[in-house]
Amino acid sequence: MKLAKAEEQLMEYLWSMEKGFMKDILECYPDPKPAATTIATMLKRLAEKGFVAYKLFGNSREYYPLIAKTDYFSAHVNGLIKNFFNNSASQFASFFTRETDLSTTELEELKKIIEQEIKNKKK
Amino acid sequence: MKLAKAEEQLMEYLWSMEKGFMKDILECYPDPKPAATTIATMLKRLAEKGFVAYKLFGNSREYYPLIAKTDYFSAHVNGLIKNFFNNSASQFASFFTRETDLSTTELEELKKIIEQEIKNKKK
DNA sequence: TACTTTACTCTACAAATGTAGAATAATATT
DNA sequence: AATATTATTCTACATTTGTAGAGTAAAGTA
Repeated sequence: MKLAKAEEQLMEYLWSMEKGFMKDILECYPDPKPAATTIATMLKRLAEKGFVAYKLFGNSREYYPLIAKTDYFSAHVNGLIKNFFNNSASQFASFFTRETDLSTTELEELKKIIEQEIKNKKK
Repeated sequence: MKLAKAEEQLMEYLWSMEKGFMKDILECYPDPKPAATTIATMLKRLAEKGFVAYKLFGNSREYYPLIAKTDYFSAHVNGLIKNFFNNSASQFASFFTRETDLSTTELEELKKIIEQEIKNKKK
């Protein structure tokens, strides 16, 4: 299921934190932060939708994602990307390298991976 | 502004078509297609939001996006990707090559792009 | 010209979303 | 124990979204 904007935003925070208490999640938001109850409501809804679960620590909960970010990515963002870049991986790649300002080291690494991939294809 | 799910979907169609009449856009949808008036409503809202505009042809309109897909992408999807891949090019590369079964030709092209990027970085 | 089709707008409404106060329950502090 | 703090739920409500019928105007056609 595709999440709504604010829900996706919350998930992004949770994905990058791996796990966290409601308070921690709230901390991620830029000022002016939403009310704690707002986050609570969203977490409840996300739990109903099966996107998050939690572990009890006393009376409070440590939330964690039930859906891996890469799965969500594959299901929802990937198609968007392919569409955006006309299904051309190279177009996406050039966009990505341009946008993410990779270091020379990382670019070299990336190049190696691709060379490897080409070798794999050939045999 | 981040669009809602269905609106984004419509924009995806429009972006891939470059431009199109309402009818054409409707055609893109898989069965069961939504009612034409549904699309009309969304186009109206998207026009209000400044995402699309149209050229009149007689009494009908040829819609086109006002926002380039790459701009929308940069603003909304890019951060998500960076988050997803921890900004790591190698993670990105392995995911991407796995997901999109690239042809050797495309891989070669990709390699060239990266080499170019490395050159750019150096000077 | 009367009738049909086409294209769009207006109105409507249910569902989902975004937001948060008030209430409650559990825990900690004095 | 009495009070303050914290964590969560319940309730509420405005807004946005998704969806489409009914109405209207323009263009095509019999």
